[in-house]
Amino acid sequence: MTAVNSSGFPAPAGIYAVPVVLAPLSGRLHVLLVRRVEAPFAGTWVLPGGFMSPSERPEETAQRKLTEKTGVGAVYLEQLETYGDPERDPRGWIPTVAYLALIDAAVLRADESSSRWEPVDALPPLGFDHPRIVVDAVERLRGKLWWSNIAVGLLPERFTMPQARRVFEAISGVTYEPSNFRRELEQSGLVHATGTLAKGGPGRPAAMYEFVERQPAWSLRRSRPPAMLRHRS
Amino acid sequence: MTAVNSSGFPAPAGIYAVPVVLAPLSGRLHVLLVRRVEAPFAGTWVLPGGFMSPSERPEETAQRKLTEKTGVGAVYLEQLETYGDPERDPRGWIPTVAYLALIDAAVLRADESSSRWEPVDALPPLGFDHPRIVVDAVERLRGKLWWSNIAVGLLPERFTMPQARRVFEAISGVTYEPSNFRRELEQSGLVHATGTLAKGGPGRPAAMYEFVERQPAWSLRRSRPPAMLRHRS
DNA sequence: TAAATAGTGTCTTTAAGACATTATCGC
DNA sequence: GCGATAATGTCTTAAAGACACTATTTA
Repeated sequence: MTAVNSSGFPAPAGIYAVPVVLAPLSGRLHVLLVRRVEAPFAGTWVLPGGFMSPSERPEETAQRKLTEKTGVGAVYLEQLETYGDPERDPRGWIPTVAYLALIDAAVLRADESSSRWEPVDALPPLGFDHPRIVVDAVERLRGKLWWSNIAVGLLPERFTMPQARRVFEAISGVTYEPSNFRRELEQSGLVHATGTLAKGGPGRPAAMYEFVERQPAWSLRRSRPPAMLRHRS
Repeated sequence: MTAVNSSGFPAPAGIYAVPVVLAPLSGRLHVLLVRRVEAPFAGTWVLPGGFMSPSERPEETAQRKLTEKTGVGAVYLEQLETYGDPERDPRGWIPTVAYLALIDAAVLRADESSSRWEPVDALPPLGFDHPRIVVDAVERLRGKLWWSNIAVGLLPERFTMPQARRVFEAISGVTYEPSNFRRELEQSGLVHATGTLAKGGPGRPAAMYEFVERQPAWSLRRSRPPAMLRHRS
């Protein structure tokens, strides 16, 4: 597949938008895959995606493709990187813009035969350069987890501390000490208690929290380069 | 300008690569601008850049454009983001991939009439959506300064602590306490002393340091999410 | 030997790690 | 009341902040 622009120069045959949809499922971080029907890589698992159109902003394309595949909109959508190596797509020169897309695990619709959630630490073989894209997405999520409110995409609007802890544990792959987890998340300034309690199960009811800001924001904690001078000229 | 691919679908008229070249000059962070000669925005300052070709990897295009404008290769080149809004370029559908490019201030060649260094906190009016791209680049640099070896791109191969401090100060816009600056940079694990001394000026000669790793790497310091459980099941 | 610059040591303050303890639910 | 779960308090340890001080050069 080739393209030429009106000035006679070679143009990309198209631009692909690829949402990397991550969600914690049963304690592990999973990614949404679809089975590819056409060549190349027919029959293998790949990330969902589709061609951008000139009338859409790139995030809109990513959002649309995501909704087509999952039935839900992403709570959090962030551009990851653009992959444009000449040989990455056998069909021709087709750069791909990857997006990190996070959705609350609670709103996922049931699996279908054409799409599947797979744990990111045990992926099946993927077509194109998609294994690398998944790795980049997971790295971005893990890297920002404690330094931003990126988890807003993975938790319901109101949540409890133990619930948040389990999500953080699924993403980072470690087990946190509950009281320290609580202290750190509170000190981050990203969440605040709503005053209500989660009732239902056994045990003391947990307090409900919510994110102060649902737009992308940075944590206040431990972002401390060396101190500035104070009492000197 | 329009393009159509061999399947009959609209294709981007091209993809632009735009290096955002940053360097500390006389204590302030500057960005390299060029004067645009053709419409649109003829006569106004813009970021350097050019069309990608199907035979190049995107970073190669950015690197090539950078070399054409400055005569030097970037020490550090990192993809920033892709800007693809339909209306961002009056010429047509031309997504732009921006790159953060850092070069050692010492290797810059002299200014020319067609290109100029401007301080990032007092920019002239820029064409296209380039003001936003500069803001994004500066934010990326500032954000990674203390958490990665990104400064490898802004310092000569061997440098002194005061030299590094002045560069860090130019980027972050704050003044560091020298002994704490030294302690933090050493504890980061990113640099190590070479054993040699910088001679010349007045005052005690400074020890020379170099980066342990010149490839992108993360700092060891203070990247501490809450502790894991240890003595429990 | 004075001015200038670089480097070391250390006391104080703040944040994180590691629990023990207390609180509140359903059964 | 008992098991289960959530929340609080606190002692210990480690890191950062704020300096005072020492060291080594050139003029």
